[in-house]
Amino acid sequence: MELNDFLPYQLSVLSLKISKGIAAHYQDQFGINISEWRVLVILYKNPDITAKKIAQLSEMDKVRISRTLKTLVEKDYLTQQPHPLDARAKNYELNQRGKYLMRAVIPDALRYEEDLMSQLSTEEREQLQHLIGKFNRILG
Amino acid sequence: MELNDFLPYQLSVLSLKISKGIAAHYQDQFGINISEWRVLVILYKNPDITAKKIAQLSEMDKVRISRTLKTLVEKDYLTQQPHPLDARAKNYELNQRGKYLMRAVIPDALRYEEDLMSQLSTEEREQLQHLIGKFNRILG
DNA sequence: TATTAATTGTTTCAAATGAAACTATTTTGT
DNA sequence: ACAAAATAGTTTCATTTGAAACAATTAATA
Repeated sequence: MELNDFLPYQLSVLSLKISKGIAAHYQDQFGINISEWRVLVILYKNPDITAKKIAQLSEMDKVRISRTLKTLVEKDYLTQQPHPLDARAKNYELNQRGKYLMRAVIPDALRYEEDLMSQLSTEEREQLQHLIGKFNRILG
Repeated sequence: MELNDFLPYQLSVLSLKISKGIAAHYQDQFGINISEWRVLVILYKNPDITAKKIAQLSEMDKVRISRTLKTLVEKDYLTQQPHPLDARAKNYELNQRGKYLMRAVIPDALRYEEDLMSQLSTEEREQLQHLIGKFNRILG
């Protein structure tokens, strides 16, 4: 077996290649970074949730979530509200500007992915989805 | 739109999951981090190459390569030699300690991969290799 | 109820990162 | 040949990162 074929290495190189392009694009186009993008997407799908919940959904660190939320509030894309049952927590929600931003960003993201995926056959796309699912089950 | 379906996101989560486990293991077991591991593998397969070449092969930043090479020389795993045709560049090579380290690290890495891959069928393994190759061709 | 443990989220600190500036050398173009 | 541009690698500096410590609050238990 060749070390060039070492799977974790190949995967990380591939993933890095893909993220780099995306990060630059979002920064240029919308002035948001990858952390912000992820939090925004989660809040678009799950209005009125806490930082803890966002951390769970995104698989991101709680420190990073805390900072990202602070930035997004400062950039005026989110509103903060006290949590009704827990004074330690806050509920976050996209405001009008946030929703407007997402209605621009999401089609853009999907177009990027479609450009990439259109170069795979239907069969290859299915295989890819299957393999990602399988790895996630294996790795817990 | 589901964040969880967005391919670049899935790939980066997957790749991060795999790397984190490996990183901790290598740090504990051999005292090397992921950058060092990558550079070592490249030098194992490609003796006597320059920092630039390593950067190309690894898709890592030239600053990071420069620092990693410096560390590996300090840890006495590599030798540096002037490049015969270009006084700006240096050639790097594993020394005896470096080769010895790699002869310990590589079986360990392969065992890790084998544990992972053994959970895939032959067909799934072939699909995985095919897809990684295809993405690399698409992304250049 | 009082005390301890657990939790939510923030801040601190040290390490990792990479863009930009830099040095030294080589290549290109006239 | 010579000046300008490009390249290899390093250093500087500002940003990003997350572990650990922290404050505030809630839950658990005696």
